[in-house]
Amino acid sequence: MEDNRWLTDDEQRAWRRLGAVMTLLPAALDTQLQRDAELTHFGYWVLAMLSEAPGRAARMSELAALANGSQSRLSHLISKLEERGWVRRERASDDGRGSVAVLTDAGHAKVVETAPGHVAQVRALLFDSLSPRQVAQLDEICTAVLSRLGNDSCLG
Amino acid sequence: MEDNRWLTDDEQRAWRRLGAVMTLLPAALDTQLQRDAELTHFGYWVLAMLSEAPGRAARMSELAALANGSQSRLSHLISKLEERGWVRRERASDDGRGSVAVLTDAGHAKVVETAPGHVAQVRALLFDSLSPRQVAQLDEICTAVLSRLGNDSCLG
DNA sequence: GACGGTTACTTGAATTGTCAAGTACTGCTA
DNA sequence: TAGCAGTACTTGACAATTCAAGTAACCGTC
Repeated sequence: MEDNRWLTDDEQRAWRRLGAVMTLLPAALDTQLQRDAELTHFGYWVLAMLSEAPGRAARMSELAALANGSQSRLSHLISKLEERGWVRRERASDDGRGSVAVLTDAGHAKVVETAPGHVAQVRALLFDSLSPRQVAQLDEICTAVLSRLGNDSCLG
Repeated sequence: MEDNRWLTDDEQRAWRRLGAVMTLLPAALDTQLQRDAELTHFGYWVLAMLSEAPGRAARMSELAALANGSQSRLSHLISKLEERGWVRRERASDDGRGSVAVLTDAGHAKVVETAPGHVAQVRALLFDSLSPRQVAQLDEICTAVLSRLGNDSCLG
């Protein structure tokens, strides 16, 4: 490791602020979802992904990639969501190793009920502060960063 | 709640990508720090803040604000860091309710030893992907968002 | 100078997330 | 078609985090 340059002042400032955003924004979203829907942000995201998936169903591994979580984390979560009656597991017909998570009607109703409040929160905390130009800049910045982070699922 | 506009396509795309960055970037930093220093990103951040504080010491509540964590979270963490000999608690001289976290020499050595690898990782994952112009844009975007998130500690 | 309300922090239980195996199936190779 | 590496997912133990009290000290008022 010979690349031990420190950060410039500009980089430091940006890094501190990005750190704060990465901590506080998810926390604020979690708070709202917990209060209004007894759901984690991750839990909501997974339900939302399922509700948009063809047949409201997806393979565990696909779903984990869509939600940027580990298979283990997803498996634990799906178990909880199953207990609450929002998701059901099925064995994959084409590959006996695989599981498919299927959104139940109750699960779909939960998403429909929860989405407006959550979207309002995202708007209030994020997009209401940004100009359309800044939204485009943010998108480009995130795209650039993601290319290094090894995630390709949402770069299309 | 009458503000139930959905997000525009541009906003959706940016939101998905920002979500991915907020999930994957801290995870990647945690992985490096865990592997090389057996430290959480939060744990490192707290030690780093202490090492820059006057007298390498800070009140618990100040430190919690600097690290964007709850007092409870910080209290638990400081207990662990105390066990490992990197931090020591003292009672505040001016206010008997307060505690002061003090970085020990061993703790300072730990920061000095850990920082270069961590900075290299931040560089590799974040700043190497961005132009100076984008760093400035990111800074402005984060500043705007933080003003709504109710955090003022790093807006100076 | 005692009381009530507030602030600063700590604690312990419950939840959530991670890590390291474990199980079950697939598909290649010979 | 038997064996074996690899894949898909699950599980259980552990660590980190949150949440809801709890403790102790401060401060303004009477």
